Amino acid sequence: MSNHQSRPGGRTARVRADVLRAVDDLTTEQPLTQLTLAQVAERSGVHLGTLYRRWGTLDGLLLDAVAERLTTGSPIRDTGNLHADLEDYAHRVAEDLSGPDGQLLLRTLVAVRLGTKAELPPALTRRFDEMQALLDRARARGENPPTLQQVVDIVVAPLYTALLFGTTPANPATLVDRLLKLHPDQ
Amino acid sequence: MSNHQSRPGGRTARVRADVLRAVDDLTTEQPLTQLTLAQVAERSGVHLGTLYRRWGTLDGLLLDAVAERLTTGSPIRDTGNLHADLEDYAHRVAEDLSGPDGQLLLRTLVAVRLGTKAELPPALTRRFDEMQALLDRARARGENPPTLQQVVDIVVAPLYTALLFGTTPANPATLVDRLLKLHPDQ
DNA sequence: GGTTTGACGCGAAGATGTTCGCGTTAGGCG
DNA sequence: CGCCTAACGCGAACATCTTCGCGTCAAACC
Repeated sequence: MSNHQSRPGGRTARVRADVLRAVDDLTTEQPLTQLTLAQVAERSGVHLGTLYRRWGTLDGLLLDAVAERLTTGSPIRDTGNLHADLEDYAHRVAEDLSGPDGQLLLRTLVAVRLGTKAELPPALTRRFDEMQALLDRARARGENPPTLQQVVDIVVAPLYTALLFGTTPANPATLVDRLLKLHPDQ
Repeated sequence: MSNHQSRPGGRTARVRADVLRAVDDLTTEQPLTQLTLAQVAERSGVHLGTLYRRWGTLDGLLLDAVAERLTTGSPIRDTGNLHADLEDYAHRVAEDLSGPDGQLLLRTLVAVRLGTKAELPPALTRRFDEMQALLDRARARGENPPTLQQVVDIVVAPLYTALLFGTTPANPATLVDRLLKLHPDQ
């Protein structure tokens, strides 16, 4: 007996790629609020029914698109210099949030948190895991790094709320300095 | 010639009150995602067409509901002790975000930021203004208070991201201590 | 290659969401 | 009190969103 439970290759993968590319194109051409599944269907050449079957809702599809983009983006650096790595990370987050991906991420995050599913997008937990690993390695080197929650609260959170409130975000370097000033090595 | 441009009293006010009460009830009974204008119409006894006429969209109605709730809430204290006032404020924000109001606020904020309107809910800007006045008075007393952006970044932002990521928020007192430690009086 | 079957295309049906015109009610004002 | 008209009730028309069944195609395994 063969295990014929899923079939991720070939045409399925091609359809997914077409759809995600259509989402990418459409989100750069127009405001996110007027994006519909019907538009994605027409642009991608994939039938509307297929979109409902595979992704269920527009938010589900957008979540997949964001996860894909952020995952394919370059991972967190680990150069051995905690200060430099944190600045690099903060810069990356600030960049991600300032672009169209920021709006996308915010929208899907809220949709997920307010919906039935309580889970974060895989791409986000992956980033947090990478950051945790970075901090662990710093500790292994004998440094006294901050906790993950401190990094999130002091460096990441202000970047998100700037997007939420429409204010200009603080400089990433300033945020990292603030974090390390609160939590000096040794 | 009379000025017959608006008519805010009497029945109009009653309808608005009925509708907002229905929103309050429904948001505590079920997840926010499955709330519809049709539900609000049925519960409040106000015709569906009226809801579309006055509020346009569900998000518009929710925005009004949030503004009403946050405005009727007690204002920021100003006891003359900056530390105590900040803690009181932080506590209040944490409370607001933890309940059903938090989801409501988050959803409307995202809707506003992603929609055509670029303006924040008046209730929020009002809170920020009150906080700014608090800081100004502290400065007038001869203290050296942090800036509004620092208060938002260090105290408010982590409370919002905790809701966004589904993590347990940091203690409000801890956040205020962190702010004042970074920015000692004199 | 041949067989199995998961995923897709297709279009129609069903469910929801949104707008509109018209008659009625009641607030504001003289 | 009586006029004017903004705001509402009403329901039908319109638009959009979502689901469903069926036939076809091609990926996965032999």
